Amino acid sequence: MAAPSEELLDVVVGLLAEHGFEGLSIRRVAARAGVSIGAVQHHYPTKDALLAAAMRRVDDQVSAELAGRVQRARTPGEALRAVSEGLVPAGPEERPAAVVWLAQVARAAVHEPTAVGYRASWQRVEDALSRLIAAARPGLRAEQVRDEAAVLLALLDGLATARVAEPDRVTGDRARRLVGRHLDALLTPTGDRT
Amino acid sequence: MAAPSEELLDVVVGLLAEHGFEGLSIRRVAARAGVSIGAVQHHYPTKDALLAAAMRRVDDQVSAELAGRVQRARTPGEALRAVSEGLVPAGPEERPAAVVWLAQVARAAVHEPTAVGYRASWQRVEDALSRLIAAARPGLRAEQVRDEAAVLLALLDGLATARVAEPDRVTGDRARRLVGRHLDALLTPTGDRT
DNA sequence: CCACCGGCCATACGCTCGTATGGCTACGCT
DNA sequence: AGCGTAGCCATACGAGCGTATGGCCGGTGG
Repeated sequence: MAAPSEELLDVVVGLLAEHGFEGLSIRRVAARAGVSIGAVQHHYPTKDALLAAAMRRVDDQVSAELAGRVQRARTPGEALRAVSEGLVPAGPEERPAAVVWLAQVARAAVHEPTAVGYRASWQRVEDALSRLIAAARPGLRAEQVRDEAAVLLALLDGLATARVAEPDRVTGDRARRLVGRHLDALLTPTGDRT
Repeated sequence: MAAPSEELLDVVVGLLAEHGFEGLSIRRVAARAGVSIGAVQHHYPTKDALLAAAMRRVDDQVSAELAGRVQRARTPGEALRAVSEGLVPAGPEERPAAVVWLAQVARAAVHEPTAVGYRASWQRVEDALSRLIAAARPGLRAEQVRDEAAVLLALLDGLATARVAEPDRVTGDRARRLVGRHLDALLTPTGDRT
């Protein structure tokens, strides 16, 4: 199953999640994967290539997870809730991806090649959210839809960041509750009841 | 005015904003400040100390800026808007602080000492927002106040991140508009007009 | 049978890093 | 006047880094 080059990427993600960028070196990746330095070089000629591949992998995994949630949902509203919960890490098992994502943003801020991929991926998420919101709230004007999508995305982003860096202030339960209430308001056209 | 040790911190912030953590070294700081390596060591014995001081400095500057905005406001609502706009970087001149803040979060995720300071500082912001919201919306229950503060903070956080990494998707104007509309809704008790 | 090549390894090169050390100058205090 | 100390500098050391190089090993096609 797991091709050797894929296993290397998992090791990169693990190291990144544990020690951040500073703790990532070819040597460490090789050591943890139980292979030689040359093997790493063979699959990824430079460190940048290795990093880019690892980030793309996390990206793909997250995208696939979200797509699956959308597909399993029966209504746009349900899909919106499922996607939102998928974007905010709740348990420890979702932390590595979130930490890597944080590292990626920080890198994107100062490293243009990273920024290009990051922007494309995030734009896709906003588009997807827009489509779901438009479907769930047919009355909304297109511009309002995009704004609501941007607000929701920023909120999820901020909550995810807080979950990673301040797990005590923003617990998994609290994050879920806050997202739920925001979506309640979003999915309920101006003034309504239960 | 500018003590030599303060100028070093400005250099650190500048380097961090330009090239991130990877681009920061004692040698580079010394070179850009026009002093010797030894001078940097004299004021900050280790790289960690230098980094911590630089982050604390950004923290203090941001805190002072926000405190000033609160003090100049005439109503809690006004203060809330002023603080919110202060937390989302609009122009290029606010970018360095925002990039450093992003770097700090990423570091906090994998470096406990950084995380401690980060959490304390962010908790203070949530508390301040809570007080302002409580003052602006006297009817709200305490728990709801805290939730609204957390939501607002996450939103601002997410928008600030987007402003740094995706300045084209989330322009300064758009960010301002989204924050304004969120605050409109927050400051208007359930169902109202104009 | 042999040439080839993908996959991997061991090692080496050159560089940059954080930090340690020791010395020099200028000023304040007694 | 003399001494201590703050401020700064030049240099050195050891470690870790990314990358380059050249060789070995096993399967496959001619």
